[in-house]
Amino acid sequence: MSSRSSELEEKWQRRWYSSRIHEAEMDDRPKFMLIFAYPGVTGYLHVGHMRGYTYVDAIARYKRLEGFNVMFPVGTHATGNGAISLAARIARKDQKTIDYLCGNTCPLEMLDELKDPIKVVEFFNDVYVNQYWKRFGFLSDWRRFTSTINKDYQMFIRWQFRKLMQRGLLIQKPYFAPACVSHGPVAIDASETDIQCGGGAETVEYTLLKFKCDDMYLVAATLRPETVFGQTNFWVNPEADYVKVNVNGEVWVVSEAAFNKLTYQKDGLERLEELKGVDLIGKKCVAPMVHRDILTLPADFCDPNVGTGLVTSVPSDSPDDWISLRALQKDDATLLRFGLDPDDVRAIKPIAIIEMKGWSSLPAVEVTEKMGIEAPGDPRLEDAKKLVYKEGFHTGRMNETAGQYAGLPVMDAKERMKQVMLASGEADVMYDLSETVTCRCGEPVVIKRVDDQWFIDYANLEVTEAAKEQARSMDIFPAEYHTNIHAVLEWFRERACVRQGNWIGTRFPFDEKWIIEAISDSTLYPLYYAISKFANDGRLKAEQMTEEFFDLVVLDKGSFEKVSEVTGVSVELLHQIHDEVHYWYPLDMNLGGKEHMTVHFPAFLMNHVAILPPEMLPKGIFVNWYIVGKGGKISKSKGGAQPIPGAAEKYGVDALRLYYAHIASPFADVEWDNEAVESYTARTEKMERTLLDLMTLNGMPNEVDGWLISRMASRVLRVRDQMKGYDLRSLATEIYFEAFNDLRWYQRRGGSNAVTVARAMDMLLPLMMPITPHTAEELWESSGRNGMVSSAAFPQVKENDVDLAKERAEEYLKAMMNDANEILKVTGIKPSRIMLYTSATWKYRVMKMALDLSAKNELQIPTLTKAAMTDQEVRGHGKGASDYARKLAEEFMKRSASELERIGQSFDEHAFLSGCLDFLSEEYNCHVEVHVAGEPGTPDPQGKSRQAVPGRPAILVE
RNA sequence: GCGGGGAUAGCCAAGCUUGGUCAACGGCGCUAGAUUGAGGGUCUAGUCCUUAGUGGUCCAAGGGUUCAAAUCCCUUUCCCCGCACCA
Repeated sequence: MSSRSSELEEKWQRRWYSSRIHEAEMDDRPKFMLIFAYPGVTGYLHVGHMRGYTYVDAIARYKRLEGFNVMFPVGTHATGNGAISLAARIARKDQKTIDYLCGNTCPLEMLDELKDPIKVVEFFNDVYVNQYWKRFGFLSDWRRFTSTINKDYQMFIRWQFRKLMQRGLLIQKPYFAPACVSHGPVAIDASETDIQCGGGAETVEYTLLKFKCDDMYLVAATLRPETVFGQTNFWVNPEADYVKVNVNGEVWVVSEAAFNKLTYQKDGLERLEELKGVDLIGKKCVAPMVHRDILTLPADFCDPNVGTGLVTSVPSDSPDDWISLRALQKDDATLLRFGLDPDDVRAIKPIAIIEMKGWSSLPAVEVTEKMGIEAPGDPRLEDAKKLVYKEGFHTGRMNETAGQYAGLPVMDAKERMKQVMLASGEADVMYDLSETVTCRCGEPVVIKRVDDQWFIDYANLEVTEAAKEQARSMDIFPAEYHTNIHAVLEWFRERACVRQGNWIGTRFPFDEKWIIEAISDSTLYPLYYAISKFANDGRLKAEQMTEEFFDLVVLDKGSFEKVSEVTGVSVELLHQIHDEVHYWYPLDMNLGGKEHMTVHFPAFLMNHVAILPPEMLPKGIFVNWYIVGKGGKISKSKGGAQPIPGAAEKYGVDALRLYYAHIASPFADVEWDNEAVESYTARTEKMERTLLDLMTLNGMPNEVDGWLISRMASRVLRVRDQMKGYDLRSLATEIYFEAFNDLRWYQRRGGSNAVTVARAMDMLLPLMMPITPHTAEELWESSGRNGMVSSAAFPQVKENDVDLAKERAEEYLKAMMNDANEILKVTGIKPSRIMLYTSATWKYRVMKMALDLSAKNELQIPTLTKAAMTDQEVRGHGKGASDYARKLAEEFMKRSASELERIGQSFDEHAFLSGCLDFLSEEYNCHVEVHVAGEPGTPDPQGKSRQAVPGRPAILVE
């Protein structure tokens, strides 16, 4: 089957592309422009990635049905180091990389070429377009394809940055960034493209506390500057090597390792003499902020590689400090060895400084007791520290020892006290990595100060406000993100936008040593798709895309003649480009994965708002979640990572497209599951078979024809409604499941009319086109329709197509059959005769009374009973009548008005069932008859007919 | 830490914005019957309990609002995700 589907896919793709229906040109229709956030060129993609891309193509196709002139361009994002590192791995003949490439679709003889990163990008651009997007039948305008390392694209980015500068949004200030000591800037991320290990590391900011000690400062590093009021002593590792450093005239003492790190962060450091830790023990030093003399004591837990290798001791709140202090106080031998006065040391007591809900005033003491930690070096100290720190940070408040900071929450006091100590010169700052990071070259990665780092000022109030304002009026899906994006924009701050080092991308126009970083060159780019076509077909040269050029075609600044003169682009072409830009923009929809919510989407919005006029601002954002492998990421070993072309071959493209559209809400992760995908292959085939089958029918119309038309028409209207929110899943449910069931039922009920089937197909096939375009085209063609369904219009529905009475009647029949099945199941009878009794006429009268009373808001048990009993015909039925009235009143009083309206729409049940007798006899393979309950002479051997009520016939099986 | 999302029947997964048509779409799995030379596939029915059908209990747990709650409110427990020089 799959080879057949591959053939069909190829056939229709060839037709679409050769008839050029995918190419977007201006005309007088309303336009709709949508993109997916282009993927980074980092290697082969897997089936999970196609989810979002497929949504975009399906939405694009749906918008075509609605009569929009749709622009759906694609591109790739090649900025960064992905291609470089891949090329490097190929160059050094890394076997894993070679297996990976050749195991996919890379021919062996390509490898040599791929040592060049640019070739890597070109290679994957081709893979993405031809093996993924065209393979899936996307109606994208391929002529507009662009990639971020293209010369012309880069001209656009340089222009964008000029505009940001003119808007005052580029700022320069020092920055502390990870860098290899020999290679310069590197990226630390979990995928570890730049580095060998340490992908999980974070940059941490230590506060350096300076303790005056003789003519030098002992410098401790802490993450908890707010605890200075609880300092009781100072820790030195007696075994470690320390070094005296001249820092702008002050003499600091730090570990050898810390000195190395500081050299990347501070200027003018001068290394003086070395010291042994042991030499620093037993001294007095002055604690910052509190200005108390405290004693320097030995502690093994001071790691010279962490912070400065010197630690201030706060035994009240630091489990390490408390345990070490207590151990030392009991350890006469050590006290003696370091010549410490035991009385002095034993006099040290923790000082309570922070109040925490549910904790004693000395949390470090409490937590170590609870956990039974006795000795320094206990691995559980790490947990104890985390626990106390976390609790303290959130629930803690400074107590009265904190003087002017008393009563402040810890999280506020921390920052305030740090700032005060920095201002007074008692403290400084040092950055470090939370774990060891090693560069690909083997050298360590450190935090390095960059003095002239450029940032985009996303904290800018005016732009932030404008972006928030714009977001309010946009279509943003899911709705939660529409709400949340305001907080994200608020939280968005300056972002380093250029970098140096091993990186491909666009040169920063104001200083060519910088290369624009990967997020920053992909924010305004959708606009460029309106222009890329002209660069791609050679009519426009990259060097002609000057600032004046973009100012003119995008911002309407300057004159066509003048720009033509300067750039050599003809006035006509300038007009054409200008008009295209303004025809296609604004962007109607930008779709991207959930990872973009806190980075790309806010940056995308801010850049648009900062640079473009209001009428060109984006109108929609759609966020999609992922397809994941079992237990998280898709991985080769677990079977989800199959290459896209392979999956297309195996399951069929339409089945995959239906799978993406229907398997779950776009706003939830989905576990890839081969069986689930197979079921969509089966579903696609069943749908096709059923429709082909129906097309062969050529019988007379009967009572179900109107029903089928009504069902189809109702579904078309519902789809139109649901697709206002781009709800592809509902579309899939309506068409591939609900309408499918309707078609089945139509056949089962004896429907066989060619005219009816043709009308149903007119409604269904166009709505199949967005999700399963190849199947829809094939059916469109084999049913003799003209042209291609991909260019068809939205199905016409006439007002009287929908006939709710017919729909209700069939529902009634199905419900009756359910009841009958239930009885047959429970009794185990194999029926020889089935008797149906529709409700006695007087019950309809009572129901009418109940509805009337309810409409007047007067429905009560007594009012209905009374009304019923004043009616001559009803009254004749005595107790049965009053019982029914009471039951009905009880039930109706619980119902809403709309429900009652639905219930109240009765039809001639007897006539309807009479028309169904042949069908029913066939279904149950026995004689079936229908009677009206209570009519004289009605055969009713078991008295079942009394149970019949309006809408629910009584049933007797024999 | 900051921010966000979730918990629905054997499994996956809709519904929750706008309470009532919800015993709760759909799919998978399972059971039975039909079809087929077996198998597979396809079709039909069933798949919480109960029952000659209009009954009961249910949507993480507990409480509340309401004539009415999977849906609204509160509390608790447990899971997951994103977070800037990574795309």
